[in-house]
Amino acid sequence: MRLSQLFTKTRKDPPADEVSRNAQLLIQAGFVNKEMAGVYAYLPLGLKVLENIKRIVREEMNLIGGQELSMTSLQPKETWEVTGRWDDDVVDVWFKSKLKDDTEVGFGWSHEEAIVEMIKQHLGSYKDLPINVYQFQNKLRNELRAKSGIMRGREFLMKDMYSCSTDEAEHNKFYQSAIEAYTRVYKKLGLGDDTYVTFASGGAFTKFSHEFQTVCEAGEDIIYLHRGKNIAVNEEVMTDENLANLDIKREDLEQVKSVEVGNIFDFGTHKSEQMNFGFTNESGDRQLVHLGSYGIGISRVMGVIAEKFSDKKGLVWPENIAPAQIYLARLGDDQTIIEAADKLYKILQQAGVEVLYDDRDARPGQKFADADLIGIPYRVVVSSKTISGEAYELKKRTEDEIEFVSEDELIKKFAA
RNA sequence: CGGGGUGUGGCGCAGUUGAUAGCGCGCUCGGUUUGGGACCGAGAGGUCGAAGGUUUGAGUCCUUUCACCCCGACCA
Repeated sequence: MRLSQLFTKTRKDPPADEVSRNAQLLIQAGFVNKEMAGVYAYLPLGLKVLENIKRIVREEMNLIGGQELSMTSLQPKETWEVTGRWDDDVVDVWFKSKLKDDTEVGFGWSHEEAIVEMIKQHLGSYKDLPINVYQFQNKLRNELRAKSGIMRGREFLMKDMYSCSTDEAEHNKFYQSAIEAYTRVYKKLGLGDDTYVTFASGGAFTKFSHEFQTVCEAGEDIIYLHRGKNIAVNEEVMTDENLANLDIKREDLEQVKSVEVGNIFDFGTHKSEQMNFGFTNESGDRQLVHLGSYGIGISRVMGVIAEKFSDKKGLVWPENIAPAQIYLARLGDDQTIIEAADKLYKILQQAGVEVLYDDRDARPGQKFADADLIGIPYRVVVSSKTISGEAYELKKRTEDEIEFVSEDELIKKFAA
C-alpha cells in the first residue's frame, strides 16, 4: 500500500473525547473512526489488523473441527421466547425493532438460540454428531454505558463457536481441545504470557465456566493469578470452598486487573431441554444434545493489544497481526531515490511481503513519526545514504539500533 | 439509570461587564527547504450542537432538547 494513496491520515493530537489509550491511538493513527459512543468503524489499516486476528482464530478453530458459517443480525422473537430471553427484564441489552407489518424482531446480541434453531433443521441422528460450528459476527448490545474505546462497545466483532455433542464425555473432549486451541490463539496473538485460563461463574448450568483473562491495567475485571499453576480465579468466585476444590492456597495468589478476551461455557443439556434440541441415539431413543459455547472478542482483543503494546510514540503491533511487516520510508525526492524506493517496493511486493510504502512528499521527521505511530514492526529507509552505501537501513520498531542490509537479506528475512 | 463535566472551521482550543467570531495545527497556491512532525508569503474554510425566549443587539443571559466524556450502578 502506498501511503500517498491511503485515504486515512494520522493526527498530531489524540481526540479530546477519548480517554482510553486504545481509542486515542487507533483514531490518531487512522485505524478506526468513531461513529457514535461505543460504535467504531474499521478503516483500511484497522481492518487489516482485524482480518489478521480472524485468520489466526480461524486456523485454530478449523484445526479442532470447527465449521465456519455466518448467522444473521436480524432475529425472530419466537426463537428467544422459548428460553425466556426475549424479556427485557431477563436480557437488558436487546436492540429491538419492528417490520413494516409490526412483526417484532431483535438484533443479535448473542446467537446461541439462533444457532440451535438452525442446527435443528439438520440434526436427526447420533451419526450426525458431533457438530461444531463457529462464525465471526457483529454483536449488537444496547449497553447503558459504552466505555474503554473498542474494548466495550455497543457493536463489536466476536467469534462464537458452538459445540453439539452426544454426551458429556464427548463434550468434555471437545471442551478440552477448545481450551488448548484458545491457548494457542492467544500465544500467536502475542498475549500468551499475560493471558490466563480463569475460573469464573458458571451460571445456572455448571460450577465454573472458563474465561481467558489478559492482564491489563485498562481492564474491568479483577482476577487472582496463580503463576505457578498458570491459572487464575475470577474475583466473583473467590471463595474458600472453590479454592479448596482447585487445590489453591489464597496466599499464593496475586491480584491483578484484567480483560476478558474469551469465555467458554458448558451448557450441559439445559438449553437443549428448553428448546427441544435432540437426536435419535443408537437405541432408537430420543436424546438431548450436550451444548457448549465458546467466544472470543475479536475487536476487543485488538483493543487490548493496542492498549498493551504501545509506547510514547504510538502503537507497536506484534508481527503476526500488524497491518504490514515493513514501513518503507523514502527520504528525499531525487529521481534516483524515487526509482530506488519504487523498485524495492515492487521487489518486496513480489516476494509476498506486506509493505506500507511512504512515498509521500514529506520530510523525514514526519515519516519517522508516522512509522512509529502506526506501529509497523520494521522500518526500512531508502535515501541518498543508502544508495551510496548500497545497503538499506533496517530498524525494528521496538529497538533503537539501525542495521544495514542488502536487498537479498531483506527478502530472505521477510519473504514468507 | 443516578451524579458530575463538555459542545465554537477537519483536529486541538481562546472568546472579558451582551456589541462586526479569533489562535495553533491541518488544508490550497507560490517560493526556499529535506535524516526525527521545516520556513516565508498569499488564500480557502464557521447559521458558535439544536429549538424556543429575553434584548436595539446573544457564542455570551433564560428555558427545553440532543450529543459526547467521566464516576457509579449494570455486564446470563
